[in-house]
Amino acid sequence: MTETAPRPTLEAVAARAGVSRATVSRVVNGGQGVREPLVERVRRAVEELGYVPNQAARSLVTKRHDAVAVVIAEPETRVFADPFFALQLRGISKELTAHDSQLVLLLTGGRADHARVGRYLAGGHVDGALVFSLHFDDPLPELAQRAGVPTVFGGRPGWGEGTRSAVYVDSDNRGGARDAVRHLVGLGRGRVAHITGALGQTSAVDRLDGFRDVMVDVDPRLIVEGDFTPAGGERAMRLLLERCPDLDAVFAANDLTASGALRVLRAQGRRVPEDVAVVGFDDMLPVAEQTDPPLTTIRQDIEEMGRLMASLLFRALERRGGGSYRDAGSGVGGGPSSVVLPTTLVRRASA
Amino acid sequence: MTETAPRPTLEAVAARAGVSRATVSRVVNGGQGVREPLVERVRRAVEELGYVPNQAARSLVTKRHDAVAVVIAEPETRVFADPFFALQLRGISKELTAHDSQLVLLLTGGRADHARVGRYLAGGHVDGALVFSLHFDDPLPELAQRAGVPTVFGGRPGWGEGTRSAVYVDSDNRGGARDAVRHLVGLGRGRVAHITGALGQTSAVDRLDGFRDVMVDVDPRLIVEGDFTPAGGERAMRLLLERCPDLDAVFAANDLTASGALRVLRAQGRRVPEDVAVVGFDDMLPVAEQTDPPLTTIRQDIEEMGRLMASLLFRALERRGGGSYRDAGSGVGGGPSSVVLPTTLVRRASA
DNA sequence: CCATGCGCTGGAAGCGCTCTCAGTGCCGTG
DNA sequence: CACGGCACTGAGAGCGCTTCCAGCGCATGG
Repeated sequence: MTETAPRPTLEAVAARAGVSRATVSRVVNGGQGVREPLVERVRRAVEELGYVPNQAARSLVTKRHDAVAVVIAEPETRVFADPFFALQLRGISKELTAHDSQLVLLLTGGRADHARVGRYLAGGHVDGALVFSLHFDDPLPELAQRAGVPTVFGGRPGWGEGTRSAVYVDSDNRGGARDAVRHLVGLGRGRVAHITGALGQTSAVDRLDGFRDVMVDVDPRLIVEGDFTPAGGERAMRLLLERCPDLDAVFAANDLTASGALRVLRAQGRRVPEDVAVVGFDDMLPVAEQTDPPLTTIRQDIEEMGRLMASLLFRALERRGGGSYRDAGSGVGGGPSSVVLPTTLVRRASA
Repeated sequence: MTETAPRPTLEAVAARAGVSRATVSRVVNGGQGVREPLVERVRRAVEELGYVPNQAARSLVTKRHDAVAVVIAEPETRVFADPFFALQLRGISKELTAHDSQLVLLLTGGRADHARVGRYLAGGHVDGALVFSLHFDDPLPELAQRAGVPTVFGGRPGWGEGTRSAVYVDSDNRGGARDAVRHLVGLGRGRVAHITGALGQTSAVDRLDGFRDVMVDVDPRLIVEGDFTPAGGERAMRLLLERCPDLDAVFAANDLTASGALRVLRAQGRRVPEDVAVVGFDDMLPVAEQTDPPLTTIRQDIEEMGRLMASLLFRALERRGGGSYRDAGSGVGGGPSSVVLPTTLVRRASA
């Protein structure tokens, strides 16, 4: 029925209310400068006819779309194995709703998709974009910049061109990692190992840096690369136990990794936290609370990150002013600047 | 820059190629009925100018939007605690991309949001909708039907009005549950318990029905209501062990529930599967493979469900024919019918 | 060689909306 | 009592695109 009974137009409402299209338009858009009795009449006509403005027609003239693209690169299935994006999406969604904007989700698979995304962004279908750029070699940041669409990144983007000035929202990965390791050291542990995340992602690198900040002259064998997955955690943990049987603590790059490590530790008869203390990162509840023992970890407010991203984007959009896009700079220009959210240590049983 | 250098219009391309707007339009839309040399010239002009059609203008006349709404009700945080939706989204996204359609994500929180969603759907912003209707009392199905937007549901919707004729994609929950329980029985277990899902959702009810199909005269104390979460699984398992210490098998409504149950069993010194065999549902990899012991479970192809939903929707859209929406029926009308996907038993160590 | 018809191209209308600008009625003021 | 000014309303011009329709040129048949 989408068009069976052609949806009423401004014209129809105007006729019914006995006013002009212009007046109806004014009422629909806030009713500024229209006398009360008329407003009332128009409102009633709108109601009776079930009038809903045609967004396409509106966009055509206003050049606004009340829509924001959310671009998520998911080269690996992994992306979906944890609730990370889901939570960010929720935060984003809330903020967008508050601004009466729609969320257009762009999931990109392989390289081929990038062209599609680029075209879409450049096509001016959306007012702005929120891009999750996870990898150093990710072309997305550059793409977004070139498309000239105001953009906010989720997580510090890599070293792509034009990335330097990018606005992003991130957790304090480095600081959080420091807290985690300090906690371990404070527990009297001297042989602290680190299972990194996938080092192609800034978050993994930042956490590693944080680890090194505290463990200045660490035995390099105590650092093993993981990939943010439980399986990677298992693999790394096995390797660690083999190379350094005397380790007494592990800082895992995220909770999933920690859960894998925990399993190996248990299988090899190491008691946690007595023999080996373990700290994770994320405080992903379904994971962190369900491990055995429950995981001491670094919490980051993921939903808030999403909300904040959207919020920054809107701020940038406002700066540009609806329609009078003077700013020739890339993306957000001199608008809002990046935000790094603090993390907190959550103590449970594992350390 | 969104408009800094105003994006080239058809007009501009036409001028550059030395043809009329009409011809450019034809070329851009497939080039039917335009002579080759002209096509070439126009293509080049498009290329040089970096022309991208203005979707708003196009929609205005074609009444197509090349966009599909995905509506997800998430009354509880729970929804995001498992990768279920993420996987479906991926399947949906793939299919939409193949059809050059965009994915507009509508996350609805409370009741208040429903009005918003209804307005959006009725507003004719999208060509169709994919709705995840999880609860019996969910107003979403009715809402979608009333909006007159072709709709496909994810999971069998509840008993809402107009729901009877709804097109949906679901797993064979009942059949899968039967398989699970039969497997347990085949293992020689006689005291098989069931921890249900949240019974406000059709999937939970269907699985319970499947359980009952096999365990015809089951001791009612062997059935305890859960809520699809690990915590719920723990709670239910404790209750079960208390009421029926002699149980020798558990069929959990999903893997998350099973993981909780497993924890309790271990804590209470029951060996799995020796003392108590456990079967889950979903085959959610990060969960099912990581439990101790790894979970025997019923696999459903979640991504495929998503893909299929989108596919059915497009079929319905085609039936309507672009623009000549004659069908006055609700939703998809006499088009494609619902699909129930088969499930398979995946044997691991827990049963 | 001319009539007929087909295939291609361009002109122009209009999708539903916003917004400028001119016009209307009314008030206050001189 | 007449006039300037103000507040509000309406007419109309597009936004960029698709599509109907008329018109043109060409190949073919008579």
